[in-house]
Amino acid sequence: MEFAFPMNSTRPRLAPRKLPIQARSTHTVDALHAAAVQVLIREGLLRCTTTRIAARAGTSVGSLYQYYPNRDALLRAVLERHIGAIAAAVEAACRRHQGSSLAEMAAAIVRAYLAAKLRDPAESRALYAIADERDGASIAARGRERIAAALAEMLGSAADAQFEDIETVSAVVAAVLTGSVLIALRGPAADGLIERLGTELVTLMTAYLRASAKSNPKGVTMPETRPRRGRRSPPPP
Amino acid sequence: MEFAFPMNSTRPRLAPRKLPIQARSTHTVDALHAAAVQVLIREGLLRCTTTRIAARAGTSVGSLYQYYPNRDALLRAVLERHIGAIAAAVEAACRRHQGSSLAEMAAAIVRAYLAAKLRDPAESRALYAIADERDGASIAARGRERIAAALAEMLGSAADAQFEDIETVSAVVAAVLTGSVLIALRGPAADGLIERLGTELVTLMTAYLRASAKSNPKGVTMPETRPRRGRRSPPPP
Amino acid sequence: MEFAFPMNSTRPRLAPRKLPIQARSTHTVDALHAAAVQVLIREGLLRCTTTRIAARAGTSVGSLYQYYPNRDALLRAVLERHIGAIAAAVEAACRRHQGSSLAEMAAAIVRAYLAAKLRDPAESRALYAIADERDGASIAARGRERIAAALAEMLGSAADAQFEDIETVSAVVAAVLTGSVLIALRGPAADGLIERLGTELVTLMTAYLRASAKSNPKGVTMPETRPRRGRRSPPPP
Amino acid sequence: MEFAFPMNSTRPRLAPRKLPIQARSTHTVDALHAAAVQVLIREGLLRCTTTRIAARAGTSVGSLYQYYPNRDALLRAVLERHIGAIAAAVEAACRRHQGSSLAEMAAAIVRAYLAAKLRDPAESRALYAIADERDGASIAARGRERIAAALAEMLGSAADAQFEDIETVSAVVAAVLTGSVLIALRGPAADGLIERLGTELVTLMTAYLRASAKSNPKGVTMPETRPRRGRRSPPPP
DNA sequence: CATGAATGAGTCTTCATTCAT
DNA sequence: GATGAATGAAGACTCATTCAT
Repeated sequence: MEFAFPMNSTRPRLAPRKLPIQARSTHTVDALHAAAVQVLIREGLLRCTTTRIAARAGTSVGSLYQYYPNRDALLRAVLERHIGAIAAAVEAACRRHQGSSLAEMAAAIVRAYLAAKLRDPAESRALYAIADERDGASIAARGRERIAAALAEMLGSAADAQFEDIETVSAVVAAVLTGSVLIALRGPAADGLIERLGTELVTLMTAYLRASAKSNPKGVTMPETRPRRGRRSPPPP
Repeated sequence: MEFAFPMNSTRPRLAPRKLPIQARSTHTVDALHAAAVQVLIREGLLRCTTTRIAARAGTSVGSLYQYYPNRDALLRAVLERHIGAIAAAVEAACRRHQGSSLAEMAAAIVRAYLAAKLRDPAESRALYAIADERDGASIAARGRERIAAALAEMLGSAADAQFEDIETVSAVVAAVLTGSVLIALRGPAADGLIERLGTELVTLMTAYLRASAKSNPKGVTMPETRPRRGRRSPPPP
Repeated sequence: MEFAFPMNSTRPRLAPRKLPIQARSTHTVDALHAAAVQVLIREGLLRCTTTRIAARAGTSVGSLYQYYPNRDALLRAVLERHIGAIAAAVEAACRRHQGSSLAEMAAAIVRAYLAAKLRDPAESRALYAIADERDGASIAARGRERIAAALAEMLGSAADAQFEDIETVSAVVAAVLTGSVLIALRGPAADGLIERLGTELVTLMTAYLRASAKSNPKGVTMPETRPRRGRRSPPPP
Repeated sequence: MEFAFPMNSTRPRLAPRKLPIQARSTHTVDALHAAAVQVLIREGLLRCTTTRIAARAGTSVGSLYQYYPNRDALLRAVLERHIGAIAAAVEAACRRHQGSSLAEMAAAIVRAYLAAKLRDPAESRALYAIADERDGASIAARGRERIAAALAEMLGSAADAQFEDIETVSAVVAAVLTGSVLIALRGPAADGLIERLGTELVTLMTAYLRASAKSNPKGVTMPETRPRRGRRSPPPP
């Protein structure tokens, strides 16, 4: 990969011929990611071998090693991409809800996180396995830190509350959200916890945030107890 | 069990012949459990091999297979014992708090669960790895079901609340408790989430239970909104 | 085993006390033999382990090693007993048919061998597996030699024939009988070769013996050319 | 196969890319076959382990498993190749002797089978061991069926005989030929049965075929009763 | 004498990684 | 750059045999 364009500098703009290679690279990488996830789902972490991944991706082991120094690097990359996407989704939601009420915020992050995590439940479920490997935990932790940071900033802007220890509250919200969904996704699908979790977590988060809030800083009446699904309601004229 | 025949020496060659054998057996089994946990802690699930476990236990692979049909059976047994102990601790706490207030109940189960889980944090942390293996998840799920069932019974007896859907509330409490502690234990010890989690989870659970309660059944004024940071505040005069 | 009664001569008839031991010994040995055969049938040679044999025999490995120095010795003993029984049956038949006609002899030995071998077809089939082990072949060979020797003596007494090379003929008859039955027993039961083999081998052996006989020594007319399918027809008046 | 592209050098980078791979493959597979046979001969079935086979073949266990899913598959392949060759030899002989006399046919198949089986006596001897393993018997049976089928067709074309139950006769001939040679090869080389078996089996088969033939269909006088010891005797004047 | 737990060498098999083509 | 055959260390598991009880 490092020498893919040895002549690059000498022929600045003449060779779109080289682009396909670039494209192929990203294509291969994407294929490897997707393949890794599929193999992980179908075969489990132990049988998620380089050969199988390469085969499912339609390449060879050799090519896999062209892009990743070893198996764990690939798996780590897959996990990072997944967790990055989740974190980004939550960050976006947090940004969109700056200045909202606690209830709206609670609803927003629960919805955002669940939506991201349940886009492909099988994938999410399978990736938990990687998170147990040495470095997986730290990747997951990094993701949670991003979420907590975004939460902290959002909560700081709450229209109807102020917090003494916003860091702790954010970290707890992140841990509870993250952890309970993990439990629900990993557990036997039969108990249907995941479905009920959406509503319950909104209640739970709202209640927790309110309980943790210093006070109602602006004397605003709390609008609603059960924040509903739907975009933010427009500010009253 | 060892003293089933205290008069052993006077009756030289009778039934007790089998006892020393069982004593040896129990010893070996215990050693294997302990060794499995230690290897799991020190080396991780992947390097937690039969050879290493046997070596750390001071026996041979052969002996391991005398007591367990395969590696996974041993690990499962270790996990089962651990989770069984946790579940038992929570069940006991739930029994002790029949008829208490929601706030007391919340505090009780959080304390009980954390105490059990933090008795040996390294062990708890390490055992999460097993829960990812195929059958580990179901063992964990079974433990959570025991917890949820105990919670349901306790909550049904609450002095100051009634619930519409006690099953869901219990399941959610179990998932949140279980999941958030998992996250905290697994994450980098540096962030010290575990310490703060005790207090926060009490706030959170109290708030959630109140928010989920149908109504104040006996017209009792809810005593306090924020029982956090420090023990419960004295009852209002 | 050889010294079970070292004091035998000195205490001629006083100690039936020792008999139970003897009895138990033979009983255990018999049980081990039977168990070995059963395990061999049910599990195959590879899974025919000392532990399994002892278990099926209702004893312990330790006891097994009281009677046999190692696994192979037991297996060899089992094979020897089986082959000895077969050889004895054939020897008896040969003795019974001294002076008979070739046709009668042929029928007799085929019948005797098949009867012995098919008394317990599963056992016979299973024991072929042992015969492949180093020493098994020589045990089988010894059995065949006994058969060949008995045949030679019987053939030498034939009423209606004389042989130039009786050793060769006997050895060939033994090999053909032994070998074809082996093939039939080992092959897929579906083809039903075993059933037809009885009749055919009589024809075949009769024909071979006649073809190998030097001449009709006493001017006796050969009674029948095809003694097959059905019992021998009575001699024409 | 190696020379499928003799002009290889002129067309540098095309389809043949896969050929050298196959060449290597074939080489490895052949080496494994040969090694398996040698180890089987030298060490016996029990000590014929994957490691030893790979070592003798000059490769690694890994390579063995690249071509065979497990040890038994390799051994089965070896046995199949051997038995296939034998069967083919007999089939060819049968085809060559369509329309011959029974005596010629008998001589032909005995000669063909023995020649094939004795090309490498040690190999033949060793391979009998595989035939005892579960699937080995069915492979051997399949070989015998091919032989029996070829025999049936040949016998149907006999110039001097007709058969009532040609299937049975063929099956018996196959079993007797196969079985007696097995016995002779497996037995102690000392008794020299194999050498004499050639002549004897011709006598035996001829006698059996004649005895089994319905009648002399064309009124031809049976030329000779004893073609044994030495080549055929001169026709009677 | 009987028992059966302990032993550990030895089997099969898998898989990350390399490297010749 | 791509390929996939080769490698061999390492893992799970079995079993004959011993020996303390």
